Amino acid sequence: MAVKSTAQALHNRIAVLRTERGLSRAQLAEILGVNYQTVGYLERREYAPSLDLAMRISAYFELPIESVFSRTPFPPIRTALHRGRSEASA
Amino acid sequence: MAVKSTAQALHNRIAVLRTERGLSRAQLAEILGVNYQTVGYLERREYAPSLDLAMRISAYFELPIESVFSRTPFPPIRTALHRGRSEASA
DNA sequence: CATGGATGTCATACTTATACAACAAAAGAT
DNA sequence: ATCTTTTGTTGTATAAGTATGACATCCATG
Repeated sequence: MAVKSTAQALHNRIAVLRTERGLSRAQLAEILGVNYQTVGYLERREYAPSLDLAMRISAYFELPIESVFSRTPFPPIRTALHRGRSEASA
Repeated sequence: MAVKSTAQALHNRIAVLRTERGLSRAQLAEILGVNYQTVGYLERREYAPSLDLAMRISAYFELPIESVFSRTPFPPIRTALHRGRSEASA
């Protein structure tokens, strides 16, 4: 069957964190020891990772799991980079 | 097929945390919204929970995921309760 | 002892996570 | 414009997580 998700997948920051390191999905996949397609699935939120994989991912990025995965959408990085402004302008 | 785990399951502190709250598996299961057998499987480490379930569990116990689940065995609670002694005696 | 609650075990079924292959589309570099 | 890398898509296959039902065991307590 299709790999399409039925349940609402968890949100994650894998793509941003990976991009920040200048890694391709294939490179990150190799580091994590998973298939490169798996990273794609995770970033596209077609499914959530196993707890074990989630731990390897957050360990690699040196962040707590809750900073990489969340049941509720992540705020834009801007809010972490520049506090005191909520409205966007340019 | 059997539900027996092939891969080495993650360690967790669900049983202790649940016992501390004086909850039965059935009660915890209801709180978490899973089948009561599932809690048993997790405590017996017959398999690891999904990331989503792990998040619900750690949220309920008000602990970070890493404090409830670990790839390496947890030290005995004694070491958290009484620092300064590593060897057991009585 | 009998009853009940909590736990462990077994079997079956369904859903989800992961792997892998092949190909299309997008983006970058030359 | 071609070559290469990266990403998205589709399809198939296997493993792992979860639900359920049935039954056994252990322990407490009436």
